[in-house]
Amino acid sequence: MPPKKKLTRETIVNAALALVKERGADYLNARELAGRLGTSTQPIFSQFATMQELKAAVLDAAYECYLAYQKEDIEKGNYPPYKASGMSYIRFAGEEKELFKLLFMRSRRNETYSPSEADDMATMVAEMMAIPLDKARRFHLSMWIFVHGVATMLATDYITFSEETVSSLITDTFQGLKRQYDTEELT
Amino acid sequence: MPPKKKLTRETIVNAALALVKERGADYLNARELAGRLGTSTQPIFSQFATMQELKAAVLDAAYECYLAYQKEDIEKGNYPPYKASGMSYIRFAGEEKELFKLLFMRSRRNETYSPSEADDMATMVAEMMAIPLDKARRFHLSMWIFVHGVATMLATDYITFSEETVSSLITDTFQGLKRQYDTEELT
DNA sequence: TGTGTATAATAACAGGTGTTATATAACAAC
DNA sequence: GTTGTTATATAACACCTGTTATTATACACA
Repeated sequence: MPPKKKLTRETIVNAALALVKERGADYLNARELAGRLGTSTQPIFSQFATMQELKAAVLDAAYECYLAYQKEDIEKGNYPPYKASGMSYIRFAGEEKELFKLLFMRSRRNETYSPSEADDMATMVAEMMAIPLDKARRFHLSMWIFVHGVATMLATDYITFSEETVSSLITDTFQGLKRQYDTEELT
Repeated sequence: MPPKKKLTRETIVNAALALVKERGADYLNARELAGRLGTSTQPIFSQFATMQELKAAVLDAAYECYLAYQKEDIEKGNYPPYKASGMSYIRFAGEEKELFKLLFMRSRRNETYSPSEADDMATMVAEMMAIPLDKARRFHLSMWIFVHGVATMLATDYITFSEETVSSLITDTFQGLKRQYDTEELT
């Protein structure tokens, strides 16, 4: 009875994600997206009640993209798992600047922060370095801050690093903090 | 002959800066600003040819605000100068989140980066720690990244730190990196 | 006390948004 | 084929921008 649907939710979200990747989240709007899809804006609003709903779906898709980076880099095994996680975060920031800004440089006021993930990492660190969990937490927090610092600089073109530079910066910081927390009693 | 000007450039920029502080740069527009000034939008456009010109003036004012933070914290002498500079950057990020985002979390593509300031700091570090300038550069880069990481997290409400926590995080990282670069030959 | 002029207030224009009303057309069932 | 349903295209609405014409007005000077 009806003509077949031109667009699925997935098609729309994919096009929206591509748009955000190329031009940034600020440029995502109904007409721009419709033009890219070669349709009017109607199909978009038949799949999503509001643009806000679509943007939420795009945010999820962006996060999936980030998880794919994590998966790939950890499986690749170029670095030990803990370092690979940080290197992957940084690679994502450099290669998908707009998605990184959307996911990790947004204001998070009134957003619930779940420390469980960071705590898993801290546990991993405690075992890896054979140090107590409270030290591991502080160590991981510092490393996380450092990695986030590099990533945000890359995402905003504040500065450019080669992968080798990043790798050695992280290694130096890792080793330095390790020394610091290993000998903490002495200071 | 004419009625006296209601608004000077300074008055307008101050109101615009206050608006940006409270609501963020995205909310700065002619009508909102005029409402805050208790006038129509005309006086704004008699002082500034375009909103873009006004926004440039607001950016300068925001930077002045940042410099005032630096000046105050360095003169206060609560920390040694090098650390004070980083602590001040972080305090600014926490207390003036919107201005920090505007100044230091913007995309900088095609903006000339002047490494002179960072190099001055590296020289300071080289003298302070009595290490060669190339090591001092790497050390300072790492510290800068770390400080920037903390600051961006605070500005986006990614996480909250007390000043004491920040201070000890920075000290630990400073000491750790110091150890690292002092004994670099051995690794 | 008038008067001219710079200034501001009002209102309008030209885009650009999200969203929706209306009209058109495709397609499956008869 | 005809028909009914429904997705799409078209066009419009309402709102928000920057910006500008037009009108009104305050005030130093004559």
